[in-house]
Amino acid sequence: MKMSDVAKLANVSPATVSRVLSNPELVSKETRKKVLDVINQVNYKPHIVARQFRTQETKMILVVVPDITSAFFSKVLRGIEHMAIDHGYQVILGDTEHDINRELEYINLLHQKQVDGMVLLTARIDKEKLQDISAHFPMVLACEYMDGLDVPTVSIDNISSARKATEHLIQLGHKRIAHITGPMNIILSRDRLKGYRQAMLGHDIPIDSAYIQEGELTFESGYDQTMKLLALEAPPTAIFAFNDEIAMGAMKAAKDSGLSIPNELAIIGFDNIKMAMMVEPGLTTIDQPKYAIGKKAMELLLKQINNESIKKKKFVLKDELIIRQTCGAEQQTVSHV
Amino acid sequence: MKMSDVAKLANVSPATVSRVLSNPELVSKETRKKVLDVINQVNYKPHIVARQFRTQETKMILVVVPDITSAFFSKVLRGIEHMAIDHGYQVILGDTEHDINRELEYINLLHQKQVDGMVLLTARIDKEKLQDISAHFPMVLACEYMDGLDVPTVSIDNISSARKATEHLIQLGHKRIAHITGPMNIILSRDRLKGYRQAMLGHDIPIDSAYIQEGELTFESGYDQTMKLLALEAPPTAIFAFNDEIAMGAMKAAKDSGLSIPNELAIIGFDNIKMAMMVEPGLTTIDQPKYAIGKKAMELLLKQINNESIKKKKFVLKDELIIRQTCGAEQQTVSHV
DNA sequence: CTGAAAGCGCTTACAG
DNA sequence: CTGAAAGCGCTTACAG
Repeated sequence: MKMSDVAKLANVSPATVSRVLSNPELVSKETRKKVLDVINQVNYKPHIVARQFRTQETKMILVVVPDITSAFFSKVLRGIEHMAIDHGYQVILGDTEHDINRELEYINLLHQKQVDGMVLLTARIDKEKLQDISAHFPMVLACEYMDGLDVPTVSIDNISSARKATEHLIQLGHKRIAHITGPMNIILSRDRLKGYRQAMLGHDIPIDSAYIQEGELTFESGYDQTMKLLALEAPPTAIFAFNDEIAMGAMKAAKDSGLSIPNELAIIGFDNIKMAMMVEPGLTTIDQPKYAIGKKAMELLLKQINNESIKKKKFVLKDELIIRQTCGAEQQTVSHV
Repeated sequence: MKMSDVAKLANVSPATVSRVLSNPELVSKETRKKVLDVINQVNYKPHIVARQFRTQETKMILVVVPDITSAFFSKVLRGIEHMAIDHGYQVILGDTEHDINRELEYINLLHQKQVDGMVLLTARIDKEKLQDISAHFPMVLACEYMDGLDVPTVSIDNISSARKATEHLIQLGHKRIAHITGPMNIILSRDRLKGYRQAMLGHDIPIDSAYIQEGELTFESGYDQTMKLLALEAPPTAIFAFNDEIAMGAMKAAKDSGLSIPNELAIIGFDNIKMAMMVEPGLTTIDQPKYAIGKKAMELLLKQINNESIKKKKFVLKDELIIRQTCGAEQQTVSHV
């Protein structure tokens, strides 16, 4: 059943059927009713690919995620998704599993006009390429921020958040503070490390390079790196972990080593994934406004797709220090200025 | 830049360019080289929507998920995704957030030919409708199983797994065993409740209806339901939770009530999400082969898309009882027959 | 091995 | 307010 069949049954032209579907206000009430009756009767569904082909837009957007199983990204995705659906867009998920080649493959979908735009939640490809793509297609970078990159971006200020996390430990009297970073080819890892450094130096605490351990973004890695740290001659009394999952690995390592948290080892995470409140003791962490980041990113993407001008390109949303039990501070919430 | 432009530059017909791209073996070596050179030189990318329109297939499949933030489903998704990509298919994600209307909307993508097939990881719509769709479009139901439904299905045997989980508690000497179920409009909830009943009755343990609490599929709900159970005059000594997230809520409730796990309250979960091994004490649970379920489901979908016959429609994969610390049994792994 | 031509199912500028 | 007609960019059956 195609449009011309419906047209015949309703005694109108295909053009009219098309209008009833896409611009009903252009059609008289009676004609509209006549056509709609036929459509309902035969349960006609327009062939969307034909429409996409004709209008040269797919009403689909691509979201490139480094790890779909991550609790953090799935929340950002929700924000993107809701905004997308509200505006008639479908979301295609591109899970790269941290593989730059798969990232490139997904970006191909833009070139092939399979999607109208793209939200990157990760960017391993280099700045120039990114810039080039952004010049030709609607695109937004979310969660990460690249200095000097002329692409619309939504994220928190990771450096300042990391500084704040570290300072929280300093304020609680810690000096031997370790940092378990993520892989250094991820911008976020470098940013959070910067924040850690700033906090330490800002308080005249020398940084012991043995206290900086590069790990993977996993629970297991958090466990392993912590075990290494605890085996040092002068083990740290506190750990700032790149994210909550790593922090939980650190918690497990502490427990397995017979150390009580927070008394013998304080731990702070990053992201505030749901699990952070479930573990025992509750994990102190930096909350990212995950859903809001997703929404804002999609909003910026829609503007580009609709050729609206974007005055501001860099959006920095607020984080929040969530104090639970793993650092020993009294429980409260401190908002970020 | 379109195909005809490439054709002109290479001094061939558009048909030949098309062949070079889709059926290179039909083109002579020299012509092929000539065309490929031009393609590379001008960085031509075919317009995929045009191709989709012409060939009437999109090379996209839809996966309908009830909750994209769930650790369980994201693993199943990975399995689907890998299988899909290996066969040249893209995955569109339909997150219903347990809303039957959004489920129906996504199913519309099939009718509109926007996708070549669909994997349902949830089915709230009724059996007849499901059957009807399956008769017209490639479709697979995964994770859930509907009795008497003539649609390819991949899942574990939830009833027997739930029975096994309950029996694990019985074997450890428990008689006052509670079950926190999921919402009763979800098939899986009903199945697992059935398994619980079978185990109890099979061991001549009377079922106290107060011991069966219906909750939502969340940590919070697990917490609340457990608090209710613990407030009973004769509180249960063990809880079988519908899934791990609920079980972790139960753990938290036990701790907040000053009960030690497993000595004063034993808890068993379901799914074996990653978090189950991270919590303290480690959560005893039923492992579902999440990745394998996803792969198998996609495999069945591909068969349908390619019009291969499916001899067997119901695939039941093996679960596994994972013994950790929350039930007090010695740690080991018992495979399911 | 290659080309000319038809056609996939819509939408929209144009004319009336 | 409505219709006739062109055309979006490919693929493929057919002919040579």
